[in-house]
Amino acid sequence: MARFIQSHNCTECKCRNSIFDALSNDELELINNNRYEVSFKAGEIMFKQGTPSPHFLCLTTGMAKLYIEGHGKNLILSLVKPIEYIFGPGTYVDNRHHYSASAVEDSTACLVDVNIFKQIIRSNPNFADEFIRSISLMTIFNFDQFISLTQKQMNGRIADALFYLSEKIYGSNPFELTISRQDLADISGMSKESAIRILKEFKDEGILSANGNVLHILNPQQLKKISETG
Amino acid sequence: MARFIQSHNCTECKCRNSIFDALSNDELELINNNRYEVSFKAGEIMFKQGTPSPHFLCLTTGMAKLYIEGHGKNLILSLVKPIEYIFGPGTYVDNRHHYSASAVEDSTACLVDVNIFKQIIRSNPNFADEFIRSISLMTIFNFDQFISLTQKQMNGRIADALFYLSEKIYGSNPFELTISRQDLADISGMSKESAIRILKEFKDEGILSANGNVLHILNPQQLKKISETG
DNA sequence: CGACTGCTTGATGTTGCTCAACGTGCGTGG
DNA sequence: CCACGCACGTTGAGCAACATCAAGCAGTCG
Repeated sequence: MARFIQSHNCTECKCRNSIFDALSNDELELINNNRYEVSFKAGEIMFKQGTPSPHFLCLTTGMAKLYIEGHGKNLILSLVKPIEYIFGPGTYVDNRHHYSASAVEDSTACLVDVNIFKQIIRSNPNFADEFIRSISLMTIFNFDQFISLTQKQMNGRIADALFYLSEKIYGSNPFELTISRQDLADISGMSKESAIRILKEFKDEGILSANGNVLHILNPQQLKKISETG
Repeated sequence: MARFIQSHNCTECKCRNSIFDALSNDELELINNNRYEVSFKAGEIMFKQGTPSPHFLCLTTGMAKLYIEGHGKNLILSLVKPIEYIFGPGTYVDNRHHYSASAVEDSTACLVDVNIFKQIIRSNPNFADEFIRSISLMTIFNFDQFISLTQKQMNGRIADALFYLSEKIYGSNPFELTISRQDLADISGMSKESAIRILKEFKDEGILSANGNVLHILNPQQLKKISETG
């Protein structure tokens, strides 16, 4: 896992999402003067669905999960790793969070006043374009989730979750799972018992090997087929 | 159903979404010079998932459905009525449609070149704010759908769909359903047989009355409770 | 009138959840 | 150091929810 060196000045900060590349030094300075850093222990809640949303949050170390609290169950929308940022849709609507976030590993984050952020969007069209592009990507990702969760059965949903973890989150193939089975179930919209059962099936069929929390996708082709046939 | 009189000039057009109020006459003129009107018969496809997305589309009469084509089944994301617009997330990403649209009633629409639209977003911050706000609203709506579709069982999902149709789409309580039972099933993520069955249950319990395609929610309180208890 | 499309209903099988029991590691307090 | 509680993981059995299949029934259009 790469470590990003966090500077005390945004202009030279290496833990900075690429959308900020569109900013001038003056704009970065503005952000720098209106941000502060926070650290979270694993399990701690960063913000809660329904509460006011005064900050733009950029994760600098660790990992977080974004989840909607439903009826008894949670639905994990996405995992967030450094140096991605969290910017909810409520900012432009009702100034409320529409999902909760909590740290799944010990984490640190930079918080930036949301009004500063909106101000820069208004004044810098390149930044606005990048910003719209990034929320569009999120929306497209949501559509894929929609299909996976509503039209595939459990095998396919777990297959999708495994690819998501391996490719998008941990970025390696044997990968160490830092989330719980319950979280895996909340990603794929099923009970934790079902998630465990499917993992076991995949193990029995030789598609997957599991050594504690280290998972290894042995047969990606077959797993891809399971994902596609639902 | 209100009828909107469509002018030959955008500056005086009454079938114009409110986000265009932020535009100057010059900008409206620019749009006016780069748009054209199209009509669709019921059932006709407006655009198809995966195809290039060169236009911003504003529905002026009729009704359309936006749906993702999944594995054999479709998932309806939303219904669109005048004078709402359709602007997919692909525009800022890969210039492709990520869902399909088709007319469920005879419809007409204005198409505007997407580059003109993006250009105005860059030059008019008020318009950009309104635009971001509107896609944020769509995202929040998607979250509600997520919860409904993944965590509620069929009763609750049909209840949600009925409220959606009555409150958001037709805007009246006895309302005439202009979509098919299959569409209703595609909105609530189930088979059409199941959708029909639930409707019948609601009728038997006196929650709903159905006269042909005219539905009447007789007991909104109880239906709301069904929606909440899942 | 016949073919077709959309709607409706019942019977049947599959899927996936719930519940209950048990195992395991880990921290805490005696 | 052990005893204990607690959270997480695992497994099996039974049941509820839902899809699928099959058949029949309007309405409509040529």
